[in-house]
Amino acid sequence: MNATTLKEIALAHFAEKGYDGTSLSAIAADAGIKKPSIYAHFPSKLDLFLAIARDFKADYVTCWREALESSANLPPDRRLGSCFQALSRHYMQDRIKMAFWIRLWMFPPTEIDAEIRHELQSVNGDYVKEVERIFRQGRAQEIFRAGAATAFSHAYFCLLDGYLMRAVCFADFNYAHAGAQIWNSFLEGVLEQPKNNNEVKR
Amino acid sequence: MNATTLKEIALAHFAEKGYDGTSLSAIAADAGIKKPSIYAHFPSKLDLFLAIARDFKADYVTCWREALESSANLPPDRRLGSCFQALSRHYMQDRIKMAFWIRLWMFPPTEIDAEIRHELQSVNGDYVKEVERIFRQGRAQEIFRAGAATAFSHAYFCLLDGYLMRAVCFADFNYAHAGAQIWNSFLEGVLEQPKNNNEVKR
DNA sequence: GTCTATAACAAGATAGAC
DNA sequence: GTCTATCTTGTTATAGAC
Repeated sequence: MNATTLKEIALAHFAEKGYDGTSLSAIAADAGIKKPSIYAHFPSKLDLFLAIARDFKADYVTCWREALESSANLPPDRRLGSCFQALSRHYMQDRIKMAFWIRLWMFPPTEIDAEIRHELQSVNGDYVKEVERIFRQGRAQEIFRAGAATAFSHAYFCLLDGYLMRAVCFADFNYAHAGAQIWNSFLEGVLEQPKNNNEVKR
Repeated sequence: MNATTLKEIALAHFAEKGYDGTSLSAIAADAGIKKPSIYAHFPSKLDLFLAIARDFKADYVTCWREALESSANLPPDRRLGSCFQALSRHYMQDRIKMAFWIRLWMFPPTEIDAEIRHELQSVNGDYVKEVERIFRQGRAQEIFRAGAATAFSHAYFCLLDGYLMRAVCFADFNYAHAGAQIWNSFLEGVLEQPKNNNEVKR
């Protein structure tokens, strides 16, 4: 047994039952060792959780950076769609990953609530600003309509977070399959628009 | 002390610390009584939680019913906007209410996970269908553009849930203030559209 | 690193006096 | 309805043998 596989096992428990609902004995049992043996790898339960949380934060940053880099040459609208798809695929591929992330994001252990929340919000805030920048860029090219880029960016994250959140708790609808349509409803809107091929700009 | 005020006090604890993170002694201390006195009002901790959960489910149903009834005479697009606003205002007025609702929705106590999740999903599913019906109605009137009404409805709930979720954990952005713009970005989309006043349909 | 044993404590819940 | 006292169980964490 090593720290890495122990983190993987603990992750599943934290994701499904939450920090308070998870006991070290349950993790130990799952790992095939006894409870005190965990302390050979992590000084405390909270440290075990924090180690996983740090991995997740790094993973989130990596996912966004890769999504932004690999789409750097696309036009703004397609770039935002590409990032939306990259992020949602990344998290939706693994229910445990997704559940842990949302728990960490929304309801961190009360012992570390303030610190961890501040950290994650700061990281997310960076990407909100980045998306906002892309909206502004697209507006300059007249790809996006007039409107507050800040609000567009927040709407973008509302849709993304809501999409992932619902995907994780609704088994009865195939959100993965509907991803493109959901993204499109945001991009193009739901209102009927006058179609005039003479004046179509793109 | 009575059951109602006890539920109110317990609600605050469950909302902030979760079911497992909340102890009956903490609730009792807050209520100015001793722990065993709680058992004079509720047979168990889980029953106390369930009583609150039932209230919340009823509150959710009431909120949607009122939103749908009071907007029954509006055209489909404005009706959906009205419901979006009614629901988000209802939950955003009270952070505790919002936090408890999301916790109940996404991470119910493991002891009752299956049952309560099924119940809530069933109720929400009814409104997903109702919104879908409104989308279809609006499509028939050519207010909405062609597209799967089912996907539109799910996108609607993704945006609504994501909006509420982010509003509850992001203090640094005034989501309440940006509600109309966020709704509008979904309704009209973010893409620039050709504007031809000769062919505008509405 | 892993174990047994145990400390130290907090949890939910119950009995019975008032 | 509220209390004191207690029961039972489960928790994190530590000490020390191997």
